Amino acid sequence: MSEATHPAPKRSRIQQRNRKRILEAALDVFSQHGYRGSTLDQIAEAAGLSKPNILYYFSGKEEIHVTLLARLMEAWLDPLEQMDAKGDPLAELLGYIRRKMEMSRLYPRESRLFANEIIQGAPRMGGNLETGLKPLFDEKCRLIQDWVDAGLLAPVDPAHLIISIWATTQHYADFETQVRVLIPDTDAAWAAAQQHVETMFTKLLAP
Amino acid sequence: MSEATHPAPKRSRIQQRNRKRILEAALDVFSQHGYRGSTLDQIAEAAGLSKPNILYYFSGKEEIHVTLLARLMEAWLDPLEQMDAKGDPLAELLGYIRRKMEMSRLYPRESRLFANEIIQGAPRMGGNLETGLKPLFDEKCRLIQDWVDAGLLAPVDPAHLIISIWATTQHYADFETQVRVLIPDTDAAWAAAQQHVETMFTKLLAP
DNA sequence: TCGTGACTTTACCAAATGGTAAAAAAGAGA
DNA sequence: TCTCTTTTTTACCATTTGGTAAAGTCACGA
Repeated sequence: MSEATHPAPKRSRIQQRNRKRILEAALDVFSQHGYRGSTLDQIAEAAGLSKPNILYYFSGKEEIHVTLLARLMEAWLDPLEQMDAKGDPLAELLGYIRRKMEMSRLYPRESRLFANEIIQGAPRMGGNLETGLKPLFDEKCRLIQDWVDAGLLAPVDPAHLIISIWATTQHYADFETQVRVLIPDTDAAWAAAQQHVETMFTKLLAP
Repeated sequence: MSEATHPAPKRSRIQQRNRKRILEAALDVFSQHGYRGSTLDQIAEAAGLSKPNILYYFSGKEEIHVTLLARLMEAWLDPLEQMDAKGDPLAELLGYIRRKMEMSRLYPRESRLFANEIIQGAPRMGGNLETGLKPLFDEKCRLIQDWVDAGLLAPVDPAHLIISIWATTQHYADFETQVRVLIPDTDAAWAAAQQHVETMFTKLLAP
C-alpha cells in the first residue's frame, strides 16, 4: 500500500533514529487521544522535534498513523500466530491467552491505538483487516474446529471463542481507566485478572 | 454538576423537541467519530438545525457531550441494577448477560460513545465513574460474593466476573467493524454469539 | 578545507472550527 | 391586532491546525 514500507527503504542512521522517535511519540499521543484528537504539535513536542521537521520524515499526519498501524499489526498478530497445531490444544489455547494478557499489561498503548481505530470504523486501516487479520483468523478457526472435531476440546464456536479471548484480554488495556476506578489496587488486579481469565477459558474448553 | 440538569428545567415544547433532536444527532456523530473527531457542523447537519441555533440550546460542544454521557449512564447501568438478590443466582447472572447482549445489539451507539470516552481516559465523565458506576459495581460484587459464599455459584472473583461480562458483551458493539470483517453473516453471528457467551458463563458459574 | 547533499529552522498560510453579536422572524397571550 | 418573548438566521471572529517555502545549518567525503 504505502510506498514507504514495501520497497526496502534504505535510510541513514539519523533517519532511522528520528523516524523511530516520531513513531514512538505518535504511539503515545494517538493511543491517548485518537487520530482526530491528536495534533502534529503534540507529536512534535513528544518527539522533541519541530513540526516541519516531522513533516520532513513523514508526508503528513495520516501517513504517521497508517505507518504505525501497519508496523504494529504484525506484532499484534504474533501471539495468535504462535498457536501451534502440533501442541496440546488446551495448553496451546491457554498459552495464547497468557500471551494476550501479557500484551495487554505490557503494551496497552498499542491495544488502545487499535481500539480507537476500530471503534471508529477503522477508516485508516486500509485492507489490513482483510489481508492481515482475516486469513490468520480463519486459519486458526479451522485449527480449533479440528481440535473440537477430534474431541480434544469441548464443543465450541471457534470464531466466537477467539473473539471472546480478544474481548476479555484487551479489555484490561483498553478500558484501564475504568478498571482502575473499580479496582484501585492495580497490581493485585492483574494477578486476579490473569487467574480469572484462565479459569474461565479452562472451564469452557476442557473436553 | 451541570446546572442544566439538576434544578428541574422547565422547557417549552419547542425546546424539548429540539434538545432531543440535537442529542440524538450528537449521539450519532460522537459515537462514530469520538469527541474531538466530531464537529458542531456535523451535529447541526444531522439535527437539521443551524450551528448557532444549536448553541442556543447548549452552551457549547462539551456541554452536549457531557449531557449525553450523564443522560445515558442511567440506562447503561440499568441491566446490572436489575440483577436481583432474591432471584436464583445463576438465572440472575444469565439474565444480566442476556440483557447486556441485547443492549449491544440494539444500542451500539451508546456503547461506542462510552467506549470512546473511556479509552481516552474519560476526560469528560466528571465523577460519573466514581459516583454512578462504582457504588453499583461494589454492591453487586458483594451480592455475587454472598452467592459464592452460600455455595450457589462456583467460586469466582466477582469483580473480574463483572468485568469479563462487560468485555465480552460490549465487544460486539464496540468492535462491530472488526466482527463484521471476520464473520460476514452478521445475523447468524448474533445468534451464535449469544449462544457462545451464555455457554461460557454457564460453565464458569455452575456450582 | 571546501562543497554537496542531508537535515533543521523560521516564517508563513489557508482551511476548519468553536463560538458570538445582533438583526430578523415566529409564537403566544391580551 | 398589537406587544413582548422565544427562536432562528446572517454575518462575523479568533484560534487551532495541517501543511509549505525557503533559508539556514550540519556532516561527511574528496
